[in-house]
Order: sequence, then C-alpha cells, then structure tokens
Amino acid sequence: MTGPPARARRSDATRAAILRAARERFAADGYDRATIRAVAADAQIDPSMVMRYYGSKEGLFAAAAEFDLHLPDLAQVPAEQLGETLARHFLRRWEADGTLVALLRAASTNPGAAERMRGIFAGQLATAVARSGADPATAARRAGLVASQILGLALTRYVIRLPPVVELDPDELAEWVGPTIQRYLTQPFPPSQASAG
Amino acid sequence: MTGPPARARRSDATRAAILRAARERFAADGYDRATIRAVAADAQIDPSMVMRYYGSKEGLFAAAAEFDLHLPDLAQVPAEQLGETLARHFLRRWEADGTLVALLRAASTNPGAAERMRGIFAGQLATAVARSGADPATAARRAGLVASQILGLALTRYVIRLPPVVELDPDELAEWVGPTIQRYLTQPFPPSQASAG
DNA sequence: ACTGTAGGCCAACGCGCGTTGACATCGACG
DNA sequence: CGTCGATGTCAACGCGCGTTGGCCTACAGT
Repeated sequence: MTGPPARARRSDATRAAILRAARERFAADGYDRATIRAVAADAQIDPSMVMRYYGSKEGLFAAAAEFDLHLPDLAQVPAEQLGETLARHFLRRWEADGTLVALLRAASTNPGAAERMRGIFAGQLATAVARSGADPATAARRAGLVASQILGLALTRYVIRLPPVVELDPDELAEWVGPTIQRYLTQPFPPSQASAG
Repeated sequence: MTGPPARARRSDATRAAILRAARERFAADGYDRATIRAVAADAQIDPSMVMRYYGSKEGLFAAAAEFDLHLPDLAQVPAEQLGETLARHFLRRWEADGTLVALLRAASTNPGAAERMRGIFAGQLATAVARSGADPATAARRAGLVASQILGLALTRYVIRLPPVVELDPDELAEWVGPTIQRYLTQPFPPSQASAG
C-alpha cells in the first residue's frame, strides 16, 4: 500500500484549477445552477476534462466539498470561553474559505450535500462538543443547537445576505452569538427556567 | 375600481390545485429541481395550464411563495415573554405550512427568492421587533440576530434534517431557543459582558 | 529518432426542461 | 339551437445540460 512514488504529474495543476473553480461556482450558484461547462470555462479547460478527472458532476462536488472545520480541542479551552471561542472560530473559517458556503447552498437542494453536512456536524462538531466537558448524554443535542445558530448565521450572512447581519462586523457578531453558544453548551437540562442575560 | 362582481370562475379550483402542488414541490425540491411538469402532474392538468395561469415558472413561484408570518403584536406581549412567544409562534407556523420551507430552500439558489426572504424579514419581522419596545436605533440589528437563530432552526430541522434538531419536540426547542431570542431583543448594546444563563 | 501514453480539444449524443401555438370541449347566453 | 369565450389537451420548439468517444499533441523511455 505504499502506492506510486508520489511523482508530480503534469495534470496536477489542471486538477487544482478545476477544484478551485468548482468551489467558487458551487458557492456562488448552488449545486443545480453551477454547470460543469461554467466550471471548465473558469478553469480554462474543456468540460470533458472535468469528467475525466472527477467522473461526474456528483464526483466533482464530492471532491469540492471536502471540508474540515479545523475545530480546536475544546478540552483545552477555559469553560467560560467556549461560546465566544467557537463563534470566532467559525466566523474566521468562513470568511477565509467559501467551501462551507458552497456546501450550505448545495445542501438545500442536493440530498448528497445535505448528507455530507450532517456528517460534518456529527463527525466534527458533535465530537468537539463531547470533548468540551458536556454531559455525554446531552452532548449531541447541544451540538445540534449550536449548529442551528452557527448555520443560521452563515445562512443569513452569506447566502440570503440579510442586510443587518451582513453589516455587523465579526467582532460584534461574536459578542452576540458567543453567549448563545455558551448557553447551549453549558445550561443544565432541561433549560426550563428562562435565562436571558 | 370596484372590479368584477367577484363571480367564482370554474378555473378557481384548478388554480388552487396548481398552487398547492407548487408549494409542495418547491418545498420538497427547491426552485431549480421543482419542474413545471411535475407540478402539473401533481395537479393532474397539463403543463401549459400552469403557463396560462401564472405566466412562467418565476410567476408561479412568486404566487406560491406569498407568505405572511402572522406575527402577533409584540407591544401586547409581556416583555419577559417575548422570546418564548416568538419561538413558539414560528415553530407552530412552520409545522402547519410548508411555504416558508419552500422559500428557504429556494432562497439558497434563486436570487428572487432570497430577495423575497429579505423583504419578509424587513417588512414583517423587523416591524414587529420595532413594536416590541426595542430601541429604534438597534431594532433592525436585533431583528437580524433573531432571524439568524430562527432561520437556522428551520434550516437544520426542516431542510438539512440534522438528527438531534429533528428529534427535539417543539416544546423543548422553544425552551432552548426562546431565551436566545429574548436576549437578542432585550440585551443592552453592546453585549460585551458575556451573559450565559 | 521512434514510440507509447498521458494530457487535452472538439463535435456530437440524448434528455428534460420551459415555453408556445394550434386544436378540442364545455357551458353560458342570445 | 348556435355562438363564443373560457377551459383544457396535444405535439412540438429550441435550448442548455451532463456525458461520450474520437482525434490531435507533446513529452518520457528506449
């Protein structure tokens, strides 16, 4: 299983150009409206090259939507800073890399993309939350609530572009959303007694 | 401008059937994947009827996505119950009527749908928030934050179907999300001092 | 210099789409 | 009964899509 000697192939640059163009198109247009022909035009190659390298549009999307949240180890974060840490992390991650926005747009109509989204939040967010010191019995639900706020923020800011959410800068946003996440992570179950701060 | 005597036309039933089928298809598939042919098949009529009555696919969507949040007058709601009231209201509204889910799905890829979504939140949510007693200078931002949590909940529960969010029942959800909305509406600006409950 | 192969382009395919216009049928009204 | 608009059907259009296969071209191994 040592594979080939990892010799750089001449086509690597093309593959990378296709992937870059695909991420941009999927992020801007969603799965259905993004066309292989448009991706190929952006990458300045022929549409059939996309098929050769990625097999199909589904395959191209699968490659383009490979995504690691790069979540920090929450066991190392002071308990009272969990919310703000996570909020800032997500905002920074999104501003720098459109992949998750592509995934979010696509997930609205493409079942495979939705499945991948569920996988990311089960495999990465829920895992991180479980290491944050949360009760294992409730960690999954807490992660789900965190996801609802985090993805709602991404949706309103990058996809729907709701003006007040677009205009707030990342620092202000983190100050607002951080405490929400903090509460979802640490508030005892059930959260019956209202606790607005 | 008194118009015709409002005589019921024979075609009203067909128009309504088309609209019902369109809402279901748009909600289930999003704008791009929902086809006029499929809507017509559901309504058991010919695709050309859809064109005759609604002009185009865009026109059909515009008619199907007409939506009133039916928000209560927040001036009449006790200040400390604003969050939970809104949370319960939205959950009830969505479970009963798939229109907003259709709009949400479509808004990810269709600019017109996104524009309508912005219009609904500017015209209905922001207006209601402004009447809740919030400082007029900050009401729009507060409404945007509320939208981020509310739409994030709809997205994770009805579109992406994140298991932990799907499994929570509406009462539990309202208990979790209510305080978040309450804080977005009432927490003084800026929200610098963290306030997890 | 010769050759095999990886990299790339071009033209075409079949399909489903939104949309159109010509034609059939029904029901109200003279 | 005859007419005419409203209601509905049918067949087709042009288009852009994902996808395919054949054909050049350039370079690595000998």
